Amino acid sequence: MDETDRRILHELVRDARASLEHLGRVSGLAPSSVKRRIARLEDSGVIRGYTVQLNHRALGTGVKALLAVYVAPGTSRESLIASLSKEEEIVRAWTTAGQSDALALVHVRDTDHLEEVILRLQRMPGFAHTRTQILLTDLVNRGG
Amino acid sequence: MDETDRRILHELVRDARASLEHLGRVSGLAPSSVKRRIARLEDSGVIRGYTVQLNHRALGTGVKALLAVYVAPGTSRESLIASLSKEEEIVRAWTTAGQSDALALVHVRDTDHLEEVILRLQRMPGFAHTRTQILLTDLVNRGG
DNA sequence: AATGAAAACTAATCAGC
DNA sequence: GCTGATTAGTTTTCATT
Repeated sequence: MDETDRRILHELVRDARASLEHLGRVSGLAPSSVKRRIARLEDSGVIRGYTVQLNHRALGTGVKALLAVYVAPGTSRESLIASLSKEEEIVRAWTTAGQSDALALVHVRDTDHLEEVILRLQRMPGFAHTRTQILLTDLVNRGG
Repeated sequence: MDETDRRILHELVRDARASLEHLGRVSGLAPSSVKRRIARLEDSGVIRGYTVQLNHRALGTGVKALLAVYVAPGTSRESLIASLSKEEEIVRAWTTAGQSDALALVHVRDTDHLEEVILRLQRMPGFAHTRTQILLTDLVNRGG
């Protein structure tokens, strides 16, 4: 991991479909050298994958919320993962240290849809309660 | 936006570098037809871009936290955006309706680095205080 | 709106530096 | 570890359906 790798990664964050030639111009390498570095970054796990950034509003799921999840004592991480992964509205989730046990970022169509997701979670075994925070404007979005 | 578009998008979420030929096999179209649909999805704003998914632990910024930000009355969204965008540790931020005024997802090296970011935020004009929640395990990650 | 064929471009491989 | 040449594969365009 040197400055050249970082330049390649920075450019791939901006555009994951950039050609090796373009990445070569940006990083000062020949395309074949860029390819080898990318292969190394993929093999070492620094690059986890390539994805498309969607406009959820245009897709009809423009309402975002962060659900703080409180679980019953003794609930395993495995059952948490299993429960949360099942909900396709949950696009991101973490266990946490702090005010709640887990956080789940959800994308829904509207508040009715949000309520439906919350009720589904609350019915799951091991879930004590949830606290909802609606996300309004996107201020910063750097992949994260 | 029909079922074919959704299949193409689903595949691009999984792998933004999938070839038109592969996307054609998945969606049942010829590569040139896939190309046209993708162009339409890009032009209409459904596809915002293509990015690489990084392993932040491998990059040395393996500590994640969610900062609940409370601002002083009268602080504009513009100054919030300006302040938060400046911090490269902030990878995602939203204004919110609920317990806090904004949420910021940060990626830092360690807890010292986290404290540094928090102190930097608290020194900014218009920031009242922050509440920190450390994110432990990634349970779900579907782009979001 | 989709197709297949042609042309242009890009990726992948590898011998040599 | 990088490069340039070669080959294989992919994207792009467009006339046709």
